[in-house]
Amino acid sequence: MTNIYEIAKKVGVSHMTVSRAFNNPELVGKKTKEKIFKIANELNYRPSMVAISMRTKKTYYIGLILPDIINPFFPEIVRGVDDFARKSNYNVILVNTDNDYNIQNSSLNMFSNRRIDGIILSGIAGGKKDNIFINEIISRNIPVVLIDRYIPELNSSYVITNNQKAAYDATSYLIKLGHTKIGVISSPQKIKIFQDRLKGYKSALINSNIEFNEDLIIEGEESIKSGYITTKALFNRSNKFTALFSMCDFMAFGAYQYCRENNVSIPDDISIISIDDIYASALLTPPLTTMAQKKYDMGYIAAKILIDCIRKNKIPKKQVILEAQLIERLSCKKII
Amino acid sequence: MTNIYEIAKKVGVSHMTVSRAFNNPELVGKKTKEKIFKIANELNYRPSMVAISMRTKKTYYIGLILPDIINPFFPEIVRGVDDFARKSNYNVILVNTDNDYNIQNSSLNMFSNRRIDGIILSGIAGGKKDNIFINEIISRNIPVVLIDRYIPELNSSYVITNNQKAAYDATSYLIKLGHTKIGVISSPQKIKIFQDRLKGYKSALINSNIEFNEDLIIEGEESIKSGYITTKALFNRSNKFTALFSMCDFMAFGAYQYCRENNVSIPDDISIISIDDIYASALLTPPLTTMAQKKYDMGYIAAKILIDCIRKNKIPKKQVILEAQLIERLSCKKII
DNA sequence: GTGAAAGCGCTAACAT
DNA sequence: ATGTTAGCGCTTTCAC
Repeated sequence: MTNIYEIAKKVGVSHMTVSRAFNNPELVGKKTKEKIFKIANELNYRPSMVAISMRTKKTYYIGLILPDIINPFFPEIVRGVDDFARKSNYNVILVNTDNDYNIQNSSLNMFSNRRIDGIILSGIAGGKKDNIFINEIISRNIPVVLIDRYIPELNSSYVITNNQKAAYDATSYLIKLGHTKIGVISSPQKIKIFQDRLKGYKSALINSNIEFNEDLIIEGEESIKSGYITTKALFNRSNKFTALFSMCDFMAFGAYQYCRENNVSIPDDISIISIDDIYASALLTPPLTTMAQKKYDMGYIAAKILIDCIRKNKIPKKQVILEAQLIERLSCKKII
Repeated sequence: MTNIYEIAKKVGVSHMTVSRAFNNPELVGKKTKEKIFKIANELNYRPSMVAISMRTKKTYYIGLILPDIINPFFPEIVRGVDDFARKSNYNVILVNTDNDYNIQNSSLNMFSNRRIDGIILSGIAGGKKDNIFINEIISRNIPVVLIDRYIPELNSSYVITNNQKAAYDATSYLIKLGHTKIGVISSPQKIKIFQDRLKGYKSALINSNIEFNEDLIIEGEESIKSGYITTKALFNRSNKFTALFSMCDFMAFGAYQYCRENNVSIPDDISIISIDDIYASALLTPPLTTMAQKKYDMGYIAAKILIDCIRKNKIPKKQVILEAQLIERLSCKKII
């Protein structure tokens, strides 16, 4: 591959003039510049980012760690990150950890070796291991922005949804439709954002003087299958409910599946609301009413914060909270 | 960040001994080696991939170009690529082109600058621009493997589904259920793989002595919206059909939407079969019967072919065709 | 089993 | 407006 020395030789200048022609064109004579560009073009010159990185200690790479690219929540985040990064001449190295801590940890070493400029980390499982992992990143002086999930004590950067408000709005919507017995299929409560969602649910009840009933809550995982199982378990309890608040669309899908199999009509027998709005939600029968998270924006903003900080050479400490938006479809019904 | 010189100084050897300890440990004395590893560990040494790339001309990066990461067809491919790449110590740089040729072209220049070792290219729109693009990659001596789409004349590597067979099997399945009037909502016929699918449809008809009727075919795009529009248009034609063959799940989703809005019952009034099997297909009411493509395998195999060739320093020329598999759900019904 | 020298392709710093 | 020198952190080659 041709380099600046080759061009320099052909044009009859030093390699520095060639370098300047590309990086500080105002310092190079017009005629020389033209010659250089012409020859560079002929030789198909491509400046080596590897050499530039070597010299400048900047790679213009950011690492993006995701737990599960198959979950349709994440591809939109990827797009947001990728769009802003590309605009800013950065590139994204994607790692799909499959919720495996070994992969996550080894990806950090890989990122260190590759001297990437910063990390966007999404989808923490909850628990001490996450704190250790994030602290390890920070102790290596790698700028990092968390996305979707956060850990308040760590005081790092993050971009998340206003989860409490989203759950509050979802629950209030059901209450407005006349529901007072509202079941909850909950995502893991060890994860902070799901605690926030439960808080939002409770405060909506309090706000309408509805008594909180522990028996209406059941906890599972963020999967379709778990949505199915928890819904079934909730129905098998003695308590009655007219509506269901699902903490994520995937679990709501499982609830749909249970209802279909057991001839429970949505929304005639039961209203369902959720949080996420992944694209399949609109395709269900009936289309799912849900609180839409701004997934693309999350990725875009996280990339913006990260790259801004990289450029200013400082540790990111910005915390952004995005509002979810009610998408009314057909899964909820007014009752008397 | 610490480098081999620092370690060498602390241990009291030359930097070359340190380098060897990591790369050719059998050439280094046991005691020396132990000391080196101990110090390296203490200093948190991370070998610079940038410097290694500089010297060896290998970056251990592969570029993955996708048209649309939001389309759930692609995340599974990403996982396949990423899994094999990680195992082989390669990393994936993802570019989401959004079907924009400008982004695609500039990503190629970026890949050249970054001296990536190879490219996996997916989702060609069809038309001359693709040939130009692929030829440009080849002329730059960058190993490339196509995925999902291919261009026969180019004789490059690819991993695709046996599209003709998949369409043949889907159509034959409908015929076996008693259908003879089978409408087709087709993806763009300028794209080779969709031509193949149409061929498969026709040959299944021929095989059962059913007359081919041009009026039962309608062409659209690969989107939910287009599935809706084409289905509507097909119903508005005078011809009658009892079953619908959709060339991709996204279009089938649009067909579902049209049927729901117009009280056409699936599968009682019309049977629908498709090709893809993206995860939402199982969630629809009724769950969609479709020919599952091996998406993960596609990515995995493409990465394998590419990395094998990179290692052997030769241009990939392997062509892999994967069989699709019928997933029987509830969208098709036997008729008299 | 270990070391010295050169060089990968650039840019920063200084010189003219 | 242009050139010279050194060095980023490694590996390759040759030497002992």
